[in-house]
Amino acid sequence: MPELPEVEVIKLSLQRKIIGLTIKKIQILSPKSFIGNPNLAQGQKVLKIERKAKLLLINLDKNLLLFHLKMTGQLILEDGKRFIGGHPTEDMMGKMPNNHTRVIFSFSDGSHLYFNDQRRFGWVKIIDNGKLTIDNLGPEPLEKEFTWEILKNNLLKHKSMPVKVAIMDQKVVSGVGNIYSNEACFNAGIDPRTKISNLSDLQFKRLHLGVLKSLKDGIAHGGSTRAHFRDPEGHRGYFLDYAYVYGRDKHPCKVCGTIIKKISLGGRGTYFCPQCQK
DNA sequence: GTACTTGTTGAACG
DNA sequence: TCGTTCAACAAGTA
Repeated sequence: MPELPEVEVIKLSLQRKIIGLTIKKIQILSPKSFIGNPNLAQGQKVLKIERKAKLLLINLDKNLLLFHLKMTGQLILEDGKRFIGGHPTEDMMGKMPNNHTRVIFSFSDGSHLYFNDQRRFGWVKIIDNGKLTIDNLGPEPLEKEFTWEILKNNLLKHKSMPVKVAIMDQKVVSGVGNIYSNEACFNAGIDPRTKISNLSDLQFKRLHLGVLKSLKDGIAHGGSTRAHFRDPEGHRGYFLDYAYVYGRDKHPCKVCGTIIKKISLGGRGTYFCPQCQK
């Protein structure tokens, strides 16, 4: 599923492709997937594309289009020959729209942007410019505002929580979900069950670097995944190929060979290496 | 039929 | 009010 790195990769692709184009028409195939009045966007130009946490923002003249891909959302741009998207599956190679297409954006130059979402968890929203209020998001991990001291400070609001759960709080650091919080704990060499109050400064520093490494790895691999999305073999394993622990229970640790364990923390699957993470 | 998966929201707890 | 846990959400897989 798309997490922060995938959304970042999609943002970079779209920036190269649709800035300056005018929206001709928005077709809604699944009413639940679109919030607001799609007619508002008609005739407006794409000015700017941003990402906040896992949200993708497309700035128009007067309005703002917000996308959340959740688990299975894809954004696919078809400009005659190429597709650009996220969460690659075989059906991306077929014709658009397909039976998972929820919303179609048509541009003035004849290209189309397809919002596909197999499980319909994701959504598109249209709001007035300047009406976006994000008051429940912590620092962007890829900006320089994200320091280990800030991370420590924010985590200390959850003294009794296991570190793996606390780091998924969007107010602590925005955009880190289950996969990357598992990977970040591994990178930091910290047992995901460790309570925040028991972490040393050294561990906070390692955690900070661990979060960054997991996200940067993700962006690097998200990019390479995208380049290979035409390979039908690639669609299922694209996260697990590079993950150290996520989804690898009962498999040997890539570093020390110890069998990866899976437990449940905060109601989510939690994976760790009992040897590397103390 | 059951258990489990995703991020976010909101309810309900002490 | 705050920290925390948990159910709900849609729809699929094993």
